[in-house]
Amino acid sequence: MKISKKQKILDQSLALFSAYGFAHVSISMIAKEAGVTKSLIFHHFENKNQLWEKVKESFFKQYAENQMNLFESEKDPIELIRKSMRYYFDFVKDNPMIPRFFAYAHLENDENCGKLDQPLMERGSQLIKKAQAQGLMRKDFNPVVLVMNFITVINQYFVAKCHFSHWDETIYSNPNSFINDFIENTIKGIRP
Amino acid sequence: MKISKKQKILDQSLALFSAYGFAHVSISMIAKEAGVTKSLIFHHFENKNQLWEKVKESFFKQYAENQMNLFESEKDPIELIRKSMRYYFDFVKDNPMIPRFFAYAHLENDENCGKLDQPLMERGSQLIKKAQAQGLMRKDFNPVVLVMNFITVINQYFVAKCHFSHWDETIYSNPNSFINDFIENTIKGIRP
DNA sequence: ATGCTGACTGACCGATCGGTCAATATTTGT
DNA sequence: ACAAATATTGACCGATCGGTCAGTCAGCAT
Repeated sequence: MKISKKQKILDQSLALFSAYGFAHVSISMIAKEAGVTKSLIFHHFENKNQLWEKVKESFFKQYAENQMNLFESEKDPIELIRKSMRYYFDFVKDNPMIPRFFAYAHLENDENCGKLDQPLMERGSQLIKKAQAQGLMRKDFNPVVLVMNFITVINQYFVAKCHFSHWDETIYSNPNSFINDFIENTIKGIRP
Repeated sequence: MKISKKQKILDQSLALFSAYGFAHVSISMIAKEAGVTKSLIFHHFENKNQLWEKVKESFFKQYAENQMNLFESEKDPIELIRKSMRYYFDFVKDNPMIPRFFAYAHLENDENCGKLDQPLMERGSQLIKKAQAQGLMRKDFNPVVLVMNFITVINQYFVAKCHFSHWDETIYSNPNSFINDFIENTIKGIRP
């Protein structure tokens, strides 16, 4: 099974974009790394912006699919939140380029990056609201705050290692302890 | 008292870099905004990279001066945490370039940014540990996780507006409601 | 007044940027 | 077997990039 050149372009684009950001990465750079000509990139993708969007789409699809499945497979809402946080942590741990990609997207004011996971957010928010109505969680907080909280913390845990490791090295030498503390604090915070 | 052209270059560089990022900002753009010629920028600074470093340097120096009194005097530790989070939120709200600069520094794996606020962290951690010992907070979590949590969320609230506003516009149209929800979730999460 | 220095300028440079296009190689459907 | 479609290439474009350079000019010490 060999990888198509189009896929190679996508792969290298992700690697380079998440390493240096959109503006710092040139098409020729991607071409060189992917072992193709610059022209081929413009054959497969309309322009640099569209390439960026396609890269985003392609890696996000695999996460969204699994997360959606998780939503439907777990009945207990509290356990669902717990599992979602852990799943996202593991996903990012295995794909550390992704939070970097998003971080660059935010700094470069990418307006589209929120649209991508909005459906996912919508569903998550729905489930939390239901749990709130059932009295399983406190009713007096916006569900978006909860989701935004854990996405943000997990992303930054990986992106800002150079910062937080100065605060306490153990949160990186023992990542399980970190994510456990975070998850339990969060869960306890939303209990009635 | 008039501002020197060199200072104008630094000021405009700071504004432009934090708005658009290093790569998106050209020297000509800075020159135009600062009302000087491109050549003058190269007269005062070796090259674009050195300009960036100098901007960062002066910015972080200012930050370090202002963040020292972030932990106010307050007897009740729970109330202290509450106040500190709100204070940091307001601080960043008034200085939205701060989280952006840190975000850039993180992506560049700048080792210095962790040392900057390490004293701050140290003090916060100490206060939390005391509260834990007094039985006012649960003992089974690492204080650093708590501080890292709220610093991260507040920073990203401002940096990733383009992302999260797609999830729910109200967290930006009503920032108080957002930070209240977050603070209460956090406080409830650490209670015994 | 002369000479020196640092601030400042405009013209200019090679390199690289994103992107186009015509031509060629390769795969695919019939 | 052949034509249509798709993949791939290299030569090329105007614009802009970071950066250089020779030189002007004002202020200041001697």
